[in-house]
Amino acid sequence: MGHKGEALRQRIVASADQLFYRQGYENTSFSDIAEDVGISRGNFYYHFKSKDEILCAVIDTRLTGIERMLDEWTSQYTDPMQRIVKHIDILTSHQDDIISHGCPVGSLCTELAKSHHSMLQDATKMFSVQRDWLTVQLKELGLGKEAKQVAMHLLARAQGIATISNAFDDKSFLRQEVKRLKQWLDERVY
Amino acid sequence: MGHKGEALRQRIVASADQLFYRQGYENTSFSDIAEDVGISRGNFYYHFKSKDEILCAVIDTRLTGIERMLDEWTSQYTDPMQRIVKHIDILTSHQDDIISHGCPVGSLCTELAKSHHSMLQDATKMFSVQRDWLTVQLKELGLGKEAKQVAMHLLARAQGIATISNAFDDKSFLRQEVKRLKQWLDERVY
DNA sequence: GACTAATTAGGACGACTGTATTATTTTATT
DNA sequence: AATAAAATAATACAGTCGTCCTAATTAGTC
Repeated sequence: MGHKGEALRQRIVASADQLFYRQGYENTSFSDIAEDVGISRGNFYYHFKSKDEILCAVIDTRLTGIERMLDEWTSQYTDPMQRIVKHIDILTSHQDDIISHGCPVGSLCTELAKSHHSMLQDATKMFSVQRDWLTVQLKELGLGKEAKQVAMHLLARAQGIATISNAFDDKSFLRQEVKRLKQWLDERVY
Repeated sequence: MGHKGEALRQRIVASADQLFYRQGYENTSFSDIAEDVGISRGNFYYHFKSKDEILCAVIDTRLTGIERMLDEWTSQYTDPMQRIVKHIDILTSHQDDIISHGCPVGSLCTELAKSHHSMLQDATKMFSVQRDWLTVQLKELGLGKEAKQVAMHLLARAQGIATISNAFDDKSFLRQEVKRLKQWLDERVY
């Protein structure tokens, strides 16, 4: 029984993840991924029987990555405010990628929504996980029933920043808006 | 000299406009457009020699549509605040389309950025026109050098609302965020 | 009505796509 | 070392894509 294939499988998912982010899902072919990994298309098909299947694997990988990131922040910081600021700082820490390719979650959801792809709901879970985590932090800060709404608001703010700074290829706008968002958070949540 | 072809040309652009919005640019083929218009692919190619060419025509059409809309509001309302509110209200007046297909400008820019398409800058002009118009209104409201930044901020807010409400298929979130945005405008610009 | 230009239709071309099947090589187990 | 399983490669297939070419039809002009 060869467990060697598992390593290659992960390499394939990692390549697909990057390519989907940089070129989009539909615009990335089996050949693109196979070439990037350095294997043949036939071998590729041994590990993933369809394109939907690898998209599913990519979404799962991204999802667990997001969850691991959030868990890390939860254990690393005790102040909910610090945690939320850390979340906002994703925009600046990934600014170059966002300028070039937008938000990996938002752009994928936008694409899947247009192609009426059945996996849109799975992709949206990448948002839901963040929303729920932010909601917990906001409730710890004293917010009540409106915590979830504010969490959604934070997601939307980040999305807008990513989309616009990507379209305009404008890094200074991204930084300026991040500052504005933190400022709003300070005023809104005391 | 037959000027009859001009009418068909506009029908083609109108169909392409809708299809690009609902399915995305790359995911819409010549056959899709031709079938929607009710003509043959050969005839189609007579009016547009390449796919880039029709994309250019669609962007131009959308651009003049946006400019006409803004001009109308400029002449229809004297209060800059009313004008800006009218702009924000695009989100609610087009809410069903936005829920289903996102923002026509933002989603196109996102797609063109991913495919590294040369026409991304032309598409971004659909944003610039709105930004400049909003800047004028904000300056009339008394804002100075920061007017342009606030205008960009408004665009980003609208983009975030469109992207998130599209991904979540959540109309109530859209309406709620529009209300929040107007509220922010009232507090920010006295 | 004849003639020319504008317009439409139809089909052919090579390239690429996702999918599928088969053959070959490598790995693991006995 | 022999054998079975896993993994990799190579290729074929039907479909679609953007593009291009050619024939047929329509419309406008003298």
